[in-house]
Order: sequence, then C-alpha cells, then structure tokens
Amino acid sequence: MAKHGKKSKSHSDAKSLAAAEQDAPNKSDARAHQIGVLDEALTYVLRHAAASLRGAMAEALRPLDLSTAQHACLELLGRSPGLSSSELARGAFVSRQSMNLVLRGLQDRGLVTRPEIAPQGRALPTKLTAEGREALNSANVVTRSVEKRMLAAIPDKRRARFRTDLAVCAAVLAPDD
Amino acid sequence: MAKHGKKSKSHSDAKSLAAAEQDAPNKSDARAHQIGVLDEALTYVLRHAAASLRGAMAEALRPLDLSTAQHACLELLGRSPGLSSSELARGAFVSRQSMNLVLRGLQDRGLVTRPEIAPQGRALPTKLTAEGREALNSANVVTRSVEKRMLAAIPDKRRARFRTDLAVCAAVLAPDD
DNA sequence: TTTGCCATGTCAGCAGTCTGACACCATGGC
DNA sequence: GCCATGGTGTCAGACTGCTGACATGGCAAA
Repeated sequence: MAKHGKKSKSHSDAKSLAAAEQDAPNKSDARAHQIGVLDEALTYVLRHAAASLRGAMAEALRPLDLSTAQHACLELLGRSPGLSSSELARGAFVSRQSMNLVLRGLQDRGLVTRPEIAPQGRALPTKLTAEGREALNSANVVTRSVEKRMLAAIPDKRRARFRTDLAVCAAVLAPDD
Repeated sequence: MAKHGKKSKSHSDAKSLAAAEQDAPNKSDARAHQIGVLDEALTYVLRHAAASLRGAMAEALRPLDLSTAQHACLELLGRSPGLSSSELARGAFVSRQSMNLVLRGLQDRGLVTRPEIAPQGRALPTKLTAEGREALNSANVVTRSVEKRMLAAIPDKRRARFRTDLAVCAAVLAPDD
C-alpha cells in the first residue's frame, strides 16, 4: 500500500515510539504514573496490527479489484452459501447498509447472485457464482501469503494460544456482551 | 456502539461462524483442503478484535466528542509534545492528509496549538493546550476502562507475550519492511 | 554552488462507511 | 383475529479517510 511514504530516518515515527515503550518498561518516566505503560501499549499495538493487516490485505487484493470488505464477503459466502446481507454484514463487521453496497458491486460484476424475490421473509439468500468462486480462489492465493507472513512471525507453539487470546479480546470488546 | 443490532437468536452470525472454526479443528470439512483452518481464523479473529476495539473506543469517547483518531492524536502529543502533523499521522496509522483534518478540528476547539510559521523547515510542531491536556485526561479515564476489559480477559502471565506477538505481527505486516 | 532527492503541508476529488429513517415480513403473545 | 416485537432491505445524508497532485523547504552528493 505504501500509504505512509518511506520514513527512512525519521527521528520519531511509530516504530521508535513503540520501541521506547518496550525498552524502558521499568523506568519511572513521567507518564508511568498516569497510565500503565504495558496496558496502553496493548491497545496501541492492537491498532497498529490491525492497520497493518488492513493495509497488507488491501495491497494484496488491489490487483484483483477487490476491497477487503468484498473479499470478506466472498470468503463468508464460500464457507456458508445462502447467507443474507445482514448476516454477511455481521460476519464482516460492517453495517448492513455497507454490506448492501458491497453486495451490489459484487452482483454487478457477476460474482454473486441474489434472488429477486425473497423465498422466506425479507432475507435474500446470496450465493457465489462460478466466477465468484474463481475470484475467491484467486483472492485466497494472495491473502494466503499475508497470513503466512503473520504466521511465520509467531513461534509455532504459541499460535493457538495467541489466536485464543485474540478471540477473547474480541469477545469482551464486543458491542453487546 | 451497538451498530449491529441485537442478534438475539440469529442462526448464523459472526460468533457461530467463529465457534464452528473452533469446535471442529480436526474434522476434514470441505474447506480444510483450501486453507489452513487456524491460519484463516487468525486474520479473521484479528479483524474481529480490531473492529470490536474500534467500536468500544468510539463508544467510550462519544460522550467527550472525540473520535478515535483525535484521541490517538492527543495521546501522542501527551507523550511527545512538538510532533509534526506527518509524525502524528504515522503514529496514529492514518495518512497525513487525514491527520491534518483531525489536527484542524482539535485546533478549532482550542485543544492544540500550532505556530503559523514553521520554525524549521516546513514542519509545524504541535503542542497540547491546557484544555487539550485536560481533554486527554478525561479521555484516558474512559479508554482506560476499555483497556481494563481487555487486560482482564487475558491471564496475567500471557500478557507480555501476547503483546509481543501482536507487535511482531504488526511489524511483519508493515507497509514496507 | 547547484542539482536531485526527500519530507512536509495543503488542495481537490473520490470511495467507503456510518447513522438515521422508513417500509416490509415473520413470529410471538394477547 | 390483532398487535407488539424483532429481523431485514433500502434510501438519503453526512462524515471520515485515502489517493493524486502540487508547491515549498532542508539536505546531501556531484
């Protein structure tokens, strides 16, 4: 993506700020009395990881003309065909209005199909077309490399634990719990 | 935030999808041949955690009329007074154009100050005003509770490890490494 | 010194997302 | 049967963030 430029030798960028946190966890610096250093760093680092992931995914998907939301949508449909727009919205963590636009874009490109009339209630079950499944496979190839980069950075032993902790974080921060 | 409604008894929401992943990690389901189940789940769970964090922070900051970007900006300025707009942008993981708008908003509200003319080069060093520091303290009170929720969910022993792994993830996914 | 390069600030345009609002359908209890 | 509740789809408006582009100010190498 390279949205932030090169930052070759800048003297106070994100990395150096985070490094300062890590290098001096015990120093009684001026801000330690205000916020637990490690505590604050956790939300900061999580934001950082999320932003980096988003950027990496967007960059990887750019050649395929797919946004991250569109990919997430295809991914969900590949796993669970027939999901409605609202269900897809919850699965991709966006509002159902946004998912509606995403879905419309995918529909215009012939990657998904939705019935004109609802077979039950108002929900319109969405399914991948052959082209949609093909696009999903192509997307998986590139996103897989992003995942691999992440996985390679974490020792094998800790992966399951790491994933579990992350899931627990997501759970306790969920909008309504 | 409650942007997703209540989803009381929906039969296929985000939680159940994630649960299906977790419950049957060894089953030779149809998708296992395509993507490592755990691998995919990691990016998915990270997105989930990020979205939840963003939502929780936004909800907590709403009463103070502060966006997450504005809070991040104040936070960075509290730690490192005199940062320029571009440096703040990198620290908050947004483009410098976006940070410029954020900064202008904070400036109009009298929370930060920037000199009219650059004392060195083009960078305009930004500093918190007394009101800005006050707003930062108020914001820290509410965001602290969000952090606490997250911290409480992770066993004490694993926190440092968890944070480190997350930082490593962010590092390997960085736009240019 | 001069030239090329990098970083910064800023303007304009665009895409994506959210909130608010409304209408429709199903299911429940009364 | 009737109505209250909740889920769903959709429209309109607004906001935020990003990309592209340009001009300006240091810095280092030629």
